[in-house]
Amino acid sequence: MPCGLRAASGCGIRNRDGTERKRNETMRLSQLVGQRLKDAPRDAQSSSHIFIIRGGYARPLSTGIYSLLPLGKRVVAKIEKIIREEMDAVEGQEVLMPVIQPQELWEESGRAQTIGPELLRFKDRNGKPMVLAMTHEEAVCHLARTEITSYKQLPSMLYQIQTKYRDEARPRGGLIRVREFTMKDAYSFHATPECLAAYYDRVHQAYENIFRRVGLKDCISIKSDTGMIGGKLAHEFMAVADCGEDTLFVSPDGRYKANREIAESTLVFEKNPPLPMEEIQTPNAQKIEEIAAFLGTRLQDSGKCVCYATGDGQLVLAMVRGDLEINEVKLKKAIGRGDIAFANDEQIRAAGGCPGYVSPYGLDCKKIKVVFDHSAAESSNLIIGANKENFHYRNFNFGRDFDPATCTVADIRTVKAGEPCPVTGEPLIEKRGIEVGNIFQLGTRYSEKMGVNFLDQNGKAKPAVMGCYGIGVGRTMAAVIEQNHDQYGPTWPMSIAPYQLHLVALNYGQPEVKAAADKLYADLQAAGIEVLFDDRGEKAGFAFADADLIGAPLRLIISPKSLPENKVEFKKRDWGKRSELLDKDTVVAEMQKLVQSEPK
RNA sequence: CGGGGCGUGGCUCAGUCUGGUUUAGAGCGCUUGGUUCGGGACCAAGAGGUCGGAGGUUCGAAUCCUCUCGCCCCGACCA
Repeated sequence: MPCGLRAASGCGIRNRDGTERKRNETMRLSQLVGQRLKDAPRDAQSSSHIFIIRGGYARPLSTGIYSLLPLGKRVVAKIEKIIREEMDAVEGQEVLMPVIQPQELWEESGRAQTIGPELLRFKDRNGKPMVLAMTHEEAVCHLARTEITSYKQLPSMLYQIQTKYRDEARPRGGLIRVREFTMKDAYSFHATPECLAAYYDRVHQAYENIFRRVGLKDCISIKSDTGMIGGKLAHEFMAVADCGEDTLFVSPDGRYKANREIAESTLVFEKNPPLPMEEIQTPNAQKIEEIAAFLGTRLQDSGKCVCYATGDGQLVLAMVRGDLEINEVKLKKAIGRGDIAFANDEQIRAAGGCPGYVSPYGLDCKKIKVVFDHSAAESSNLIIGANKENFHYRNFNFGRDFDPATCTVADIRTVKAGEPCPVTGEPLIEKRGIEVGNIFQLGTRYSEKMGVNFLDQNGKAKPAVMGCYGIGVGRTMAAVIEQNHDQYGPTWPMSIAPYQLHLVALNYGQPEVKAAADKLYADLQAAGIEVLFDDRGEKAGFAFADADLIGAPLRLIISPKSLPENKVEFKKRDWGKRSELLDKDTVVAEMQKLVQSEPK
């Protein structure tokens, strides 16, 4: 057997039969690095995770850190190409910024302080504090403040496809949530918010193009919470998939769509004439369920109170109707603070509350900030804690029993599937989504702090108005598999398939087959088709199972069965076991047509 | 950071409870030879493991004890 690797002789890596390996656009399966696996690792749960491992697309190196094998790298490269085309179409200019950055840069923006251990920090040999970038706002501002100084240069947009590192508390789901990942991130600079808003819409359209072109069948953009990072408007692009980490609510007609964090509904609360308030004994009944069981009432007859504390010890009591859940994102927004956590028992007692029997009734509003959800404020005759062990009150009525002037009333609850949509009134549908991209109108938050100023027509310095736009590349690959697979493997769209065509030679050992298959392989290559050629001569079942796991959209099978009739078997990946016979002399032209007719 | 689970060849796992026929096994994959050949074939012969690591108990530890590291799942967190 010839040795494939020859040092310094000028010979390239050779195929098993001694022939020279051609360019990477075609490949003999016998030489492809990255085995297909019959069994998935035990820890792989989602379809994308299973097929990425079984198909030989990627391998784990550590928790949430993966190597891409040749097949995976090819898919990612195609996704990146599509992203580049669409970013270039909105006048983006590609750059490359460092992953390793001095921490002092992050102190300028203030994020060195506000971001926790998710930002990986370390020191270089001189003891200088450094960080691994989890995003590049600081770096792009560093560039822009010296390179973009005049209104004549605005608007402009810079983008890159670069590694990010986030020391995630819990990576999960294969490539869905990882610590090291490739992200396309883009940053635009504008003279005015109006200019940003108009450009933002163009990027939104570019994103829709990207996700359609990579083959996501069900990808929706939803308004999202801008978080404590601020900004006016933000959208998340969600690939709908059961394994998604985010919960979405959409109306049946799709006109309303929102992340659970901000979704609203027009649920109407039951209002009855107020009854006199009375104290009742409720031994050992703390949870809403226990109270309802003990008193024989419904969950919604109670009020649910949860105490939080901010980072500096300010206490917050949030109250919703007993059958509903508090939404912490909404609560944070309502109180204007992001640093809240459940209060401990001492903190609750210090504010006059009794753990397990907390309610706003009788508390000193100077010691604790009270936030009522509309559901609690608009319901009547609720059962609430008495701030006394083993006692509750019956018939609490907001307004009569609590002064609205001393508290905040806001939407701080999480909506549930089936509640009426705020736009259409129809029952909301709950879906799961993978966040494959997001876009933000940042405004001047970073440019002010980092001194990204330009001179306007009057020679006056002004902070640039910024937008930022991200896409998770590896996550997008995983999301495409989630939406395009069967029980045997991925069913790649032509646009990002690792190879366009999978050529199988059965009984490759037979000279006639070998000759015909080699010629067909060469002809397909010459026609510019990306071919993966299974030249291993394995049994049919074995070869087909591998082909399914790799998932190329087109498949040709050349074998002693059809060769004498001058035919080649053809099937599309999603045809199941069906196939048809094509004339060998015209098959290359037909394949070329199919490759070109598919959306790129 | 809480709760749960798991670490035995590249992958899936048995053996652990009840320490000793185990010189540590099976299937898949890998190598060699042969027979096969249309949906993961068969026979034969091989290569590959300090049973995650350290310490301890014991005549004897994959198995019991202590500590530690790693990995997975649920939750918290997530510009």
